[in-house]
Amino acid sequence: MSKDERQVKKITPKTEDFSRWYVEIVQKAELADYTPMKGMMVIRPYGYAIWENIQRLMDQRIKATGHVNAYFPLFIPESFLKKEAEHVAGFTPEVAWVTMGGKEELEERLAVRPTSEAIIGYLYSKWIKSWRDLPVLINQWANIVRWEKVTRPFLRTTEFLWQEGHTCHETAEEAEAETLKVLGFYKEFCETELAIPVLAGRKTLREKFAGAQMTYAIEALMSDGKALQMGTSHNLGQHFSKAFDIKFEDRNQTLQYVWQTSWGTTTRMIGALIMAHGDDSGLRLPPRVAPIQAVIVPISMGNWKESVLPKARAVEDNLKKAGVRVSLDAREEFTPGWKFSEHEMRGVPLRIEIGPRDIAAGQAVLVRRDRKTKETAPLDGLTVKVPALLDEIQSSLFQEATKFLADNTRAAGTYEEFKDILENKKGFVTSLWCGSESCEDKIKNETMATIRVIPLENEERSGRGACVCCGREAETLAYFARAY
RNA sequence: CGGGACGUGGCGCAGCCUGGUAGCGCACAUGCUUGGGGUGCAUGGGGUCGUCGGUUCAAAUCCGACCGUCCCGACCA
Repeated sequence: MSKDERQVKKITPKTEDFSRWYVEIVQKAELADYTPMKGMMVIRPYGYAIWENIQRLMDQRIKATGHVNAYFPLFIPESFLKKEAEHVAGFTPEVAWVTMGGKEELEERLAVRPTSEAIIGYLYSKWIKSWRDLPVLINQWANIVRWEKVTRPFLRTTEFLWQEGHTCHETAEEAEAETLKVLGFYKEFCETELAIPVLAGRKTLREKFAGAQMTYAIEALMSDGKALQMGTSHNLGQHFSKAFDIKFEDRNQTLQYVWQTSWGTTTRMIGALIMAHGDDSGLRLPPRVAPIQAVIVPISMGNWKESVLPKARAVEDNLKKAGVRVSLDAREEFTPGWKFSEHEMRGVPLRIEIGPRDIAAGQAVLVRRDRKTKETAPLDGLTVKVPALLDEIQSSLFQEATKFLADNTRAAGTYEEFKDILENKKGFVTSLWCGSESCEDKIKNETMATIRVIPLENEERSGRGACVCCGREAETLAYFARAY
């Protein structure tokens, strides 16, 4: 077997079978593993370290916008879930129930939270009395259970981790502003930290959250041409405050129901990182969320333990002091070539090779994971060079993904064009839409595509043409795609 | 829940058609060797063949039921 064949054998090429490629990366990069329960995965230390970085960076944004963290119960009494009619109808098909406590049958069964609006609504009704109590800006980091029929690691699992914000406001305008503010930092987060460009917009009524007045979302394009929802922000209006009796005395001494929002992002973002940036050698992690930003691989030759290793340790120490998440791979049981492949699979953004020849020349070989390009750099300049290179990799990944999104977003004026793009080119299709659910359904049935978002910034194009489906006067421009 | 495929050491598979008590590659362990793109050699450990039942002197192999997984559809962050 040639070396090339051996390399290829390691992973199914993305173009050959995208979902197999995806699952193989998840397992070979040790992000997650399957467990004995269908749809339940274990997030392994390396995958969890990515999540911790995401959490930290997202939490900063949540707090910077005035929110505080709290923790609410895992269980929700059935009667609570039932208070908001649309909410219970939307979530009942996927709720897991607790009916026994030890040997005792419970008087009222408890839902394992599929989302926490109901339990939090109850508590807000206890806590909020006056306009002086508003706004309430609370977030929680928690696990959620939804009994999904089809599951895939990170993208859709029975249990998953997320953050869910739940806020209460005095006025409808304030709630709407909050909803959009969160959508804004979600977008900024994805683009800055994950290097994934997203479309921000509102969902159609058909696609909105069960119980919301209006749902907004950010949508990204995966490299197989399918869209993935990366986060949602809901304006709940007074739906839940009326159901849970969350009232306050306003500035005019009259009783009012609060205006609420809720919003969330999940471990699904790890799946997005894989599908947006990965290649046939494995993951390509953006430096800002990579658990290991740079790995030092000493080239083990001759008396390398005496000649190379001490120098490599010194480089490691200096980079650590410079704030780089660096790791020295001094394992003796693997050859350098083996380590190169492994760290590529795990998506480590930068590899630093130091061998006898480099020591002699006072340099190191730097290899970028994103482009696999090599360059040499003086050893004593690494504390400046490495952080700069990491920044460059971060922005280069973002530019690459941005170009991909632009190249794969196409306008369709006729339904024939529309179907042709979805069938043969994939990606997003922008078209005018009349606003009717019948066209939305027809398109979904015939092309498997749904309206991912109605863009906020392009709404002024409304009404300037005919609906791509029925030909009637259009109401708005919409982004369509097949989605995960 | 409908259509299809598949369950054999940790992983990927062969063996099944034509029953005779399990094999290969990778991984793992030990030793030597090698080391700038998955080094090579030797030795070794590990499987009641998804479960239950039936046929048979004898079942991984034939028959039945059940369970589970994966892919394709409807539901979903």
